[in-house]
Amino acid sequence: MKPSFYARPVLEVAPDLVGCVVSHAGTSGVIVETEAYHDSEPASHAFVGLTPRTATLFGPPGRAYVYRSYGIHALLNAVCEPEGMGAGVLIRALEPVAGIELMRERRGLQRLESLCSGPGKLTQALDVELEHNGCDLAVGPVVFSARPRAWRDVEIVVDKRIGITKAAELPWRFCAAGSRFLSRPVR
DNA sequence: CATGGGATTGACT
DNA sequence: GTCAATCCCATGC
Repeated sequence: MKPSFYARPVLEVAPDLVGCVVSHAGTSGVIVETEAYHDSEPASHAFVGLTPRTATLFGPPGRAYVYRSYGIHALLNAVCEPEGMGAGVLIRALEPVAGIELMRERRGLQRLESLCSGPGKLTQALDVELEHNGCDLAVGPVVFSARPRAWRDVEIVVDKRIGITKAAELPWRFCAAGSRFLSRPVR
């Protein structure tokens, strides 16, 4: 999608990204789970303001923000809102679509439901790494594209965000209703 | 320059 | 259910 898709309030973009497709390095999947983060609330990396780490989040919309979590995993976000606002959507789970055997090799697992059912899992399955931080999602190498026809009217369910200690009560998690590929069930 | 804390995962009790 | 692995970087001295 074009930058204008992302240059909106992050709480609008996050549910709209569910059903869209992420592609990279011979693999792709449909987004089934997202979370919104905004510089106005303390769970967001952008809460601390503009630093070297958060520069991408405050930059132009429609770019990838990729960072390392717990020293091990790369986590993928889409930068939202106009340049100068620190907001992003964390991609938490995908339904695998293409390159599934390649995903199995990268993950060292067979079970389809386990390939991309978590923010660190999907980056491993798609071979997304820190070098992709700042990548234009309309151009690549990591590409986000619009919902396929079958996902046009996907039903979204809302929940609290997972794995955070601050602002944990905000209902800013968005999931495809009934998906088997979520990182965790909806409460 | 030293320290500490994660937007997680997988292995184990 | 518990817990360790391991890197980046924000913060504070």
